[in-house]
Amino acid sequence: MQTHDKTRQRLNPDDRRRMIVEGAVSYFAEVGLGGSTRDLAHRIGITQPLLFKYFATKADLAEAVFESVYLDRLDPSWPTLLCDRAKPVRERLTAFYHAYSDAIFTYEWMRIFMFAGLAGERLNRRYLDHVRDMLLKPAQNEILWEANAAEGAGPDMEDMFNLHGGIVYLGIRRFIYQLPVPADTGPVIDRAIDRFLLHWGVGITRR
Amino acid sequence: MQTHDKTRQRLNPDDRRRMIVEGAVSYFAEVGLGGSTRDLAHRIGITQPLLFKYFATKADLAEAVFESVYLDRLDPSWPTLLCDRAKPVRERLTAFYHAYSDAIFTYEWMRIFMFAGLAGERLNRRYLDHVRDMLLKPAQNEILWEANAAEGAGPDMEDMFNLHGGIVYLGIRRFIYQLPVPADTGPVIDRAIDRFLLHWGVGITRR
DNA sequence: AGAATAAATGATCATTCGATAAATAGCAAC
DNA sequence: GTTGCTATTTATCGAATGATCATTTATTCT
Repeated sequence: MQTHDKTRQRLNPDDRRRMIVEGAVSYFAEVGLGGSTRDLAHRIGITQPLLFKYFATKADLAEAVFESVYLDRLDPSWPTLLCDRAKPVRERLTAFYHAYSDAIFTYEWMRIFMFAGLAGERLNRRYLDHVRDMLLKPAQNEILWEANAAEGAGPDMEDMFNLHGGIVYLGIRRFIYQLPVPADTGPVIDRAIDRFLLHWGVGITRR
Repeated sequence: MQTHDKTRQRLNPDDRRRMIVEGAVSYFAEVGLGGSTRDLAHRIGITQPLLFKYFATKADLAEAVFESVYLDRLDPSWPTLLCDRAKPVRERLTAFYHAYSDAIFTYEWMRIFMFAGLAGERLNRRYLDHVRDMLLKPAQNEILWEANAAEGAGPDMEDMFNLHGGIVYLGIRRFIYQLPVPADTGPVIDRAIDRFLLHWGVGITRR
C-alpha cells in the first residue's frame, strides 16, 4: 500500500490560525515584513491562498504578528515587585531587569520590535510609554525614596532611560547586529545597576 | 512663449551619481531597502531607468548607500583624543561622546545602520568591531590607568558596551522609535559618564 | 455507508517589481 | 548652424507579488 507522503491535513481553524501566526512571527522576524506570503506559506507547510482564508490582507497578518509578540510580554506583577519596600531597591531592580531581559531577549521579540519601530508602528510607542510609566517611573520613585530624599537627589527620567538603554543594548547587539555577548547577561546587568545606584548612594553595603 | 515646466536636465555623471546616492540615502532611511526604485526615482526627480544607468542593480545602489553613510563617520582623531593623558579621562570621554553623538545622531545614519543590521549586513559588524577596538578599548585602558591600577579594578569590555549602549539608546529612541528626547543630549551623556567613572573612583573632583 | 460541511488546494488575475532596449534631446566642438 | 556624443526618457519585458475563486477532499453527522 502506498499513500501520499504529504496528505492534506485539515486542522480546526483555531489551531491553524495559531500555526500561521507562529510561523509568521518566526519568518518576519528573520526577513522583515517585506517577506513574501508564498515563502511564508511554504515554511509553514501550507499553500499561499490559505493564508488569505485566515487573514484578509497581509497587513492583517502583520498586525496579528505584532499582537502575538507584544501580548503578555510585560508581566503585570513587575510594578508591584518594584515597589515592594520590604526589599532593598537594589535587589528589586536587579530582580526586575533579570526578569525583563529574560522576557525580551529573544530573536523574535528583539527583531520584530525593531522592524515595527522602523515601520513607525503605533504599538511600539505605546509599549515604550508603558515601560516609562509603569516600570521606569516607579523604579525612579523607589530609588529617590531610598536615596537621600531630603536633598532631592535622584535620577531623572533620562537617567532611567540611560540605565534601561544600556541593558537593552545587550539584546540589540546580540539579535539585531548578531554579535557575541556573554551567555549569561545577569552579571553585566547587575553591575550596571550597581553603578547606577552608587551614584546616589543607594545599595552600598552597610553592616 | 511657453516652455516645458520640467525640461530634461543633463548633468555630468559625477553630479548625477551624487544626486542619486543622496536621494537614495534619504529615501531608504525612511522606508528601508524594500522601497521601490520607481518611488525613489520620482523623489529624486528623474526616471526610474536612469537609476540603472548608474547602478547595474538595486543591490549595487544599496551598497553605494551604505558606503556613503558609513564613510567618514568615525573620526580618526578620536583614539588620539581618548588617549591624550594631558587631560583627565573624564574630560576626554565626555568630549569624545559629544563628538560621537553629534556624528551618529542623525535620522539617516541611525535608521540605515539599523536597517543594515537587521538585513545582516557585514559592514555593520565591521563597524562595531572598529568601535570596540579603536574607541572602547582605548577608553577602557585609560579609565583603568586613572583608576586604582594597582588593584586591577576597572571596567571590562561589557561594562564599556553598557556605557556605550546607554548613550546610543538616545539616538534609537529618537530616530528609530521616534520618541521625544531632550533637544540637548549633552547633559544626559555627561551624567552617564560621571556615574560610570564614579564606580571606579575616577573623575571625583579633588582640590 | 452516504450526505453535508468547510478546510485546503490549484489555477489564475491584476499590479508592481527590477531591469532592458530603442528613441529623444541637451550640450560641446568645429 | 551643423554634427557627434551621450545623458535622459519612453516603452516594455518577464518575474514576483498580493489577492480571488472554483474545485477538491478531509471530517462530521445521521
